[in-house]
Amino acid sequence: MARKKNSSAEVTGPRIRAAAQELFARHGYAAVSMRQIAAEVGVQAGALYLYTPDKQSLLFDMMRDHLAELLDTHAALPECADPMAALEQFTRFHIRFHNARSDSVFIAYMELRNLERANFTRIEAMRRSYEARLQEVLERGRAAGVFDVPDTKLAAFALIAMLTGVNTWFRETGRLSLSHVEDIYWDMVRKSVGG
Amino acid sequence: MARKKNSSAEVTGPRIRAAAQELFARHGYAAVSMRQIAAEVGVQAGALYLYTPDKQSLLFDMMRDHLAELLDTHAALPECADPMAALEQFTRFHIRFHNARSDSVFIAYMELRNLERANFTRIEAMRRSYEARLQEVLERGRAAGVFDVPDTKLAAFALIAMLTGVNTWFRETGRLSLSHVEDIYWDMVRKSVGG
DNA sequence: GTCTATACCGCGATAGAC
DNA sequence: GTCTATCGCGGTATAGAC
Repeated sequence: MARKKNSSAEVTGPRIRAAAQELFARHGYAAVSMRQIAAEVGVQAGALYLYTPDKQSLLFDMMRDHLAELLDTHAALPECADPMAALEQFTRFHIRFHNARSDSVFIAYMELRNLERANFTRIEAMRRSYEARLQEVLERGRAAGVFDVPDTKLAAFALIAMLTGVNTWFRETGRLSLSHVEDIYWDMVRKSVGG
Repeated sequence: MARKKNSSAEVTGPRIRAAAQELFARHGYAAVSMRQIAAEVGVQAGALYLYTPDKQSLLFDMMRDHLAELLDTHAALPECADPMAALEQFTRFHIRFHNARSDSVFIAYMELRNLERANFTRIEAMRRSYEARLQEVLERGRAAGVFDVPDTKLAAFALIAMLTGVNTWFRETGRLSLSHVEDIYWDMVRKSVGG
């Protein structure tokens, strides 16, 4: 146990990241100023530079952390020997994980253009790695004769786009619960791969 | 026949809109300056205001024109009495239309946040109107007992997200032709609605 | 660790000459 | 119809006091 801290040090950094995330999601990276972020946190603009080298790092770090958590959380799921069970697990996991982090997801998809080249390359690699995991499930199912999929790469793209789309319209207060939505989407996913 | 024009009048306006569209698609509305647009066209920044009242109108007009063309072109397609034929027609139309206008599509999805409220409302109404047309096809198919779809509204959202996703990865120079891609997606769409 | 003050730049938009 | 010049503002980022 080290000495008691005055709170500000450990608290301000996360608060800045949270404010930046919310503002980037709502207005877009390019439209948000460092002054706005500072005002949200209750500090002066200059003070932000004690916690981040620049605005670009704020964006890159939140995208990297989001994708790292996505990959880690997915990797921690129980193994499914049955391809059909694995596909259902992926479908439900994807919807739930993304719905619970709509700001991060929105930023990760919309702000790719605003990453500097080197940062973009790293983020893209993480995204492709996630897509590859779905593709592997489809590949296994096809090899086992359970799925009828002409092109597993395209099918993975198509399914991920479909599932991520839930984020654009789903609201907790709407007529359907998330688990009901999961059921409906899983029904479509299952049928679409000929299962 | 009116008097011969000096070319600049009729030509500069469209060139400005084209340059704005390309730059907005590439860098995002908020990140593009009027000076950049002017430089692309080869005029001074001040000259843009002879052709548009402001930057916001540049964005709104291109989104409105894009969606108007989408609705008009779709409405001009031949009627399909058979719901299955109608769904195939929608699928192939959507992929082809959107692939041919990737800049406009990108802007119409990514820059909604940058529309002023009144403009946003008008654009949203047009987008919903397009979604409703797919929903009607699904409704007809379900009524005829051809489709097995638990919720036609969700299915319409899911299918449009899936089809629009083609734009994020398809390249003319890739391993698959667009008509091959259409075939693969139509196969998934058809199966997903239980046809 | 946060502040004020500020450097330096580029923004959208307008005015008025030509 | 396009130009130059400019207004007023706000951008990112830094310097130096406390």
